[in-house]
Amino acid sequence: MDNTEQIIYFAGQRIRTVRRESNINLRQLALLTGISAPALSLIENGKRDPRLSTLSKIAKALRVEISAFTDKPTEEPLIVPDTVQGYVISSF
Amino acid sequence: MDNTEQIIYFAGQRIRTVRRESNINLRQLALLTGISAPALSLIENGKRDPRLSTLSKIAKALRVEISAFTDKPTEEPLIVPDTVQGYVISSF
DNA sequence: AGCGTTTTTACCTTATACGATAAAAAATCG
DNA sequence: CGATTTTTTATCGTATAAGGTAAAAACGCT
Repeated sequence: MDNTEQIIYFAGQRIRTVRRESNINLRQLALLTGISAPALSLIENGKRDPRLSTLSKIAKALRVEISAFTDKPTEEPLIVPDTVQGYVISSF
Repeated sequence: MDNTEQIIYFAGQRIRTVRRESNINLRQLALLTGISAPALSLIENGKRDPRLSTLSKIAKALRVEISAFTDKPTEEPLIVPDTVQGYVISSF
């Protein structure tokens, strides 16, 4: 599995996850996006390399950013700013 | 200009900006990505609707996340959490 | 202005995304 | 299990992304 396939597969998984969290099925997402249910199925299963416009329609329908499908969540260790509203945290 | 065209146009602008910041030309980016310079030109000018795999190759070559091309920088007014490290800000 | 570089455009070919439809398979639920 | 719903797969037609090449246009630079 090369890098490109990984990206496509990952995006498909993310789309499926977000769609299920929204409690809608493929037929309903098809209606919302104008993308056919068979096409959505292929995309969710990583068997199709969607166009940017296609990702955009799906993201809009599911009310998320495209990055929700593309970027690996960088589990950053909760960076805390050293100042908040002008107060210096470390002084407390 | 419909929504889809806007997304594609915006992504193209972002790609061009990032590429120029990297001080490389289209021919060089073509070599790095395996995407032809004419194709890259069309994408940067918002005249082509690139596939996810294409965006991925460009992002990798330019060493940025795909979201650098897709997400509008949401200039949020610096949201401040009401608690930081267990301290309740409003109590200061 | 003229020269070299970079980008854009055009044309052609191939690959593939996408829609529609239908059928098969899988999942869900009584 | 049987019935219904949901998802997957297959097939076909159309649209378009992408490569290659070459020529034109735009840009830089001295």
